[in-house]
Amino acid sequence: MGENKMINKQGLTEEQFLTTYDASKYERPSVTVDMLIFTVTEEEKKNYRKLPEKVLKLLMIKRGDHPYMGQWALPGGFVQMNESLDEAAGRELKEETNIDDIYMEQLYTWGDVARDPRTRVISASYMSLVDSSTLDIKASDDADDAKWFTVSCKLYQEQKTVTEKGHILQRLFKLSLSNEEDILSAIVKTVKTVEGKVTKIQREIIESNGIAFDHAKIIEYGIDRLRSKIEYTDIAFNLMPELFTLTELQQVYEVILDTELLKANFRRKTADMVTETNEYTKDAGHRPSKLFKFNPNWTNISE
Amino acid sequence: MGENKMINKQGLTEEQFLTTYDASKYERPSVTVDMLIFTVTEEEKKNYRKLPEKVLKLLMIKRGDHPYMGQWALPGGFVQMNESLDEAAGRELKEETNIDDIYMEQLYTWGDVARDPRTRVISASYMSLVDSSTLDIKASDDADDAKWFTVSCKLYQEQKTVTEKGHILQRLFKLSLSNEEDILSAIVKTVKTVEGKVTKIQREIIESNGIAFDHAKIIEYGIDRLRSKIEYTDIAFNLMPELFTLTELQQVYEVILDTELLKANFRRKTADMVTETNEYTKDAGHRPSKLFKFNPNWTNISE
DNA sequence: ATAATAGTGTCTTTCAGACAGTATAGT
DNA sequence: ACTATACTGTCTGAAAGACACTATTAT
Repeated sequence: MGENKMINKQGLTEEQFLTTYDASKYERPSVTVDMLIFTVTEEEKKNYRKLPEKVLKLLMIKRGDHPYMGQWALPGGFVQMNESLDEAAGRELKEETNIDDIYMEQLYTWGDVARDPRTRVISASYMSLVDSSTLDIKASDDADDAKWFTVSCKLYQEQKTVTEKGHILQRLFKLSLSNEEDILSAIVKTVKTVEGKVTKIQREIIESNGIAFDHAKIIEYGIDRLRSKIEYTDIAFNLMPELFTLTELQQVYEVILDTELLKANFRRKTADMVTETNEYTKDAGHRPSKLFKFNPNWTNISE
Repeated sequence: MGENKMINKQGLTEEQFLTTYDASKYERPSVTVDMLIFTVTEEEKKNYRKLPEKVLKLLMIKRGDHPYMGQWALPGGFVQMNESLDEAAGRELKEETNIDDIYMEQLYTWGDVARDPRTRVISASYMSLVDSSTLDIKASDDADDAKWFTVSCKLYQEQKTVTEKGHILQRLFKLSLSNEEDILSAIVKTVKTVEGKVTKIQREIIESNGIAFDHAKIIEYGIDRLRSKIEYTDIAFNLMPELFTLTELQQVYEVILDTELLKANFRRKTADMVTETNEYTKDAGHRPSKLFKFNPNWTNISE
């Protein structure tokens, strides 16, 4: 910042101002980070020939105390005074999964007044993508009740209303989280209002079963971001092991986008992002396939 | 949230827990919002035939107190305990421009530990786009020193280094803000590190002349977002008056993207977003042009 | 042999980019 | 008549989508 010798209205230099500054004058909110930690795993093979299906998983933590005791929440916690937001997110990630140095992206900061019944809490959400093969199994039997849930988020109702000056687009998403023991669900409504030139998007939780706080909204937002970013970036590779087949890569795209893709077209589109190796899969009940790795010299055309 | 009759380890029900909860146990950061308020205005006509040039403007405020006294900062302020982040951003926008109901989008939340010398401050940045023809002129002669600056942000150095496991892409952007009285500038470095599968992007201020705090970084980020979103959304129309010619619309795209576009192609791409009217411009030194308005029934293919 | 997947070739349609051309008010 | 802009038509090549075809292993 450099030295500033100016004198303000109270006759103070910058140095004097800063030493007398009383930060406790105003009431302040608490700030937390909430982590969306995604991974993709394989279900059991159904028969010796078929490939295992892939599923998208999200890490959730069972709340052991009020509020929302017994419900499931996103991993996260308070931001300490001596750590940046990114550092807080990285710390939470490390605590839950024991992994450093993984893909992490800030999503959105949630600041409604009453989103936490304890006190005013503003929460910065982050999304992280983890390769399930590097995951420490301990993570899921930790002291706290952290568990992976299979996630799905499906649009099940869409309504367009034309108004005098524009239109209203309302969508209902059904969010489902499940594992062997628990089934959680929520309905999140997104409303896009176009009036004249001004467009607004709002998100609202209609129903939340077993998901704490406003976390259903955060999860829906995160899945939306994941779906759009997978189309034009290389983030999907954060979910892949070192070596993978193109079919595995395609399955990851399919499970995230929740659609089927055509093989030939998929391979054309991803061709520049991967490098082939000389290795092949073995002992599949069918033709072996070539293993690929990420091409770290790939650069997005748009950059 | 509903009633929760569970009892926690301290033997408290949810209701008891909440009434005894002491939010002041932990030290908390201050939270602010910072507003990037953009508009596009016209320069003087150079001759009776030529169309006026368009320029991108950003609203800045001269700091009247420490820290960074005398430098220019983004409009913004502390988030009150009884208002949401969006409400705080809307309030600041209204205070500075006297406009409600305008396009506003949350950008990113900045949380470095030492970004404010007074105390720990976490800041949520928002971007707003304003049609300059509706702007209250009073806004710029307000009690506080709010002024519109012409903004430009140009990439002037790019460096790619190949490493063992990937590459590093470093870019230097020259940010320039100017009006009749002041010239501000900054150099912002963005570094994209690709190592194996993991990609990280960092932003750093190399030099900042007259721009307070880390606001140069926020401005660069906002312009980047504006440039990418103008390509696939309708946000540009927030910068337009009710009626406009297609050339004016094109000029807005050109000044934001900092490139020249081909007329025929531009018209093809924007055709579905606009509706023609029966009105025409008058008294131009050349062929009059048809006036268009935004088509509020346009929906993005990707939604 | 067969089931299931691996992998390739190519047709069509769509769209972005480039460029050349015609049209028209105001001085 | 001339200038600057308004507006349109069309060629090209790249990419997205759809589909059909061949290849190869473990059982």
